[in-house]
Amino acid sequence: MVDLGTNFIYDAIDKDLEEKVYDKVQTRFPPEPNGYLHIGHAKAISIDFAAAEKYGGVCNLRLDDTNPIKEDTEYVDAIKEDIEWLGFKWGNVYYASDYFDIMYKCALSLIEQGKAYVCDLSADEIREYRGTLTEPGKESPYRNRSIEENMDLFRRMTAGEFEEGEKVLRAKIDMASPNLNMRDPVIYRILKATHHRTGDKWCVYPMYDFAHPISDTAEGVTHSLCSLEFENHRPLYDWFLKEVGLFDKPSRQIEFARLNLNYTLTSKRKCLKLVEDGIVSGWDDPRMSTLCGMRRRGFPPEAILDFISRIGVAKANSVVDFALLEHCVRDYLNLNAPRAMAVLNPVKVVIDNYPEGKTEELSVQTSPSDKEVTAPITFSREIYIEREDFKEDPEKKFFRLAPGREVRLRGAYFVTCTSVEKDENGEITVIHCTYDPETRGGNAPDGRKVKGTIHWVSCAHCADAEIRLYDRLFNVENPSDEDGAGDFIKNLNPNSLEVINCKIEAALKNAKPGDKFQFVRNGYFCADKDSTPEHIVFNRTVSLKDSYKA
RNA sequence: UGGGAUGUCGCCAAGGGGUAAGGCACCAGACUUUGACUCUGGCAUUUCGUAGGUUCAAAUCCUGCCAUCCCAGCCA
Repeated sequence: MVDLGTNFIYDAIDKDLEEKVYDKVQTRFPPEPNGYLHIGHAKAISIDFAAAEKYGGVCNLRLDDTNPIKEDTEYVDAIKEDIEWLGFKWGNVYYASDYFDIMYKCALSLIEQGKAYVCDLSADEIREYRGTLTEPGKESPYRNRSIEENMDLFRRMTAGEFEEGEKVLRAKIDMASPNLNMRDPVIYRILKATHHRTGDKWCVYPMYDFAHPISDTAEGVTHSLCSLEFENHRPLYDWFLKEVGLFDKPSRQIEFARLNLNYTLTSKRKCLKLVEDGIVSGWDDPRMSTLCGMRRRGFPPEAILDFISRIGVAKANSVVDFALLEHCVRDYLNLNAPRAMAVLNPVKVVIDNYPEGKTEELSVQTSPSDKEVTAPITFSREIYIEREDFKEDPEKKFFRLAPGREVRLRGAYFVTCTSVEKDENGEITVIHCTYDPETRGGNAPDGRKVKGTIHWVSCAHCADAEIRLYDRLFNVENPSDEDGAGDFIKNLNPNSLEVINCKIEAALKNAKPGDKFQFVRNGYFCADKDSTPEHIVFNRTVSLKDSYKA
């Protein structure tokens, strides 16, 4: 699956196992079903699943649905699809809402112990009473209600007797704690919303900080892995599990640094704006950092997992170079994508000494690894080559086609340029060549060599295709960095999508959405979901590296 | 004049007293029916944020300082 090498999380788990704190390892991936998964989630997913697998335990999928006004089942299906696409298999699918009864019991337990109280302060008042980073907070005037009164009020909250915002249940901890999370945090609020799973059964819903440790421990999670921003919440996480008094094997939270990628955005709010403003075609636009976007772009899940395994797991905030992800994509596709020929920017070549009307079937290597695997392709007198593969006035290091120069047409013949035709603007319209019939297949019996090999398609036998050339969505490494009044939209790369009409070899007409190829000398391409036999569409997943310098 | 965390090559990241792994990127060369891939070599020794200290020996231990990130939702 994914090998995350050695890391501080495994060190901690090893220690827990050695000290018999736990006798197994169980994890969970706990997304809130309120949006699509992105590349950052791929790291969290990998860490959660890999830890379970490494120690022979299970990792469950738990939808963290404690806020009914933000969540929807629509997202649950998308989340499942993306996790499965990555290749992970969860043990069970759970919902935080499965534990609402247990959580409620836990809340009652806290009240009974005098460790939770119903507070009538408004949201604004609670904020004022909380104090600041440097000043302690003030205790709520409702903090010392009797257990009986709290019990009664909380039951009445649950029964729907109060309106949203009127009352909350708070943990009684320490209003002077330097950790703001410990200043009597809200653990239940009134929300008169229909929950996508529990319907109208509840009108009070637990907050994340209360729900998470209880969900984890209730389902047997040993190591609750999450990102660094929850470090400050760990004391609260531990406090609940201890004070609720219902669990003898509390889960342990361990935090790691989340993934940041340069030139990409993962913020839900900002991505939503890209979608809503039509800047991208949707959540699965191939330029998006969502897993569905990357899938559509043609990034193989194996490449994403390879990437995750290479970036490591640590606690230092970092920004990984997008070039590493691209490397992993090329690395995988180089080994797995069949080769094909497509001419993105065609210019016509006429082979004057090739008989008019003649065609022949040539065999061209298509397998990335096995030279014996070939596919037929039709050759004829008129072909297309890339405009960039011809230079009328070439520099010495240019070893493609030029007047008087001989090159190999991949899998076909050696051709030599004899002349060019131009239009009134000086633009080359036709390149005239002669071919050497002795070089069929691409080798000269006299042993002479050519420096360049270029790709081609036959004019009469190729197909037209729409090709979408994608580039990074943003021009700056940190697109969300809003210096001053600017906003992230100004960082958009205006050329992140270029749509061109190309000539592709006939065999490519059969490509199904999702099929991946290397278009020789161009890059890796993936048939888009918009592609039909009548209108073929390919996405450029990533270009090939190019070290040619003029 | 709060608390929590983190600082090792351009970007990630190992290493936790014995004299700086690896990957990406980059540079040079070989090979090549893809200027790709592959291969070879280069790429932290007045160096591990910084200043001191302990030690025969410090990226690793101690002290101070600096920088960055997180926290004042009835979001997760």
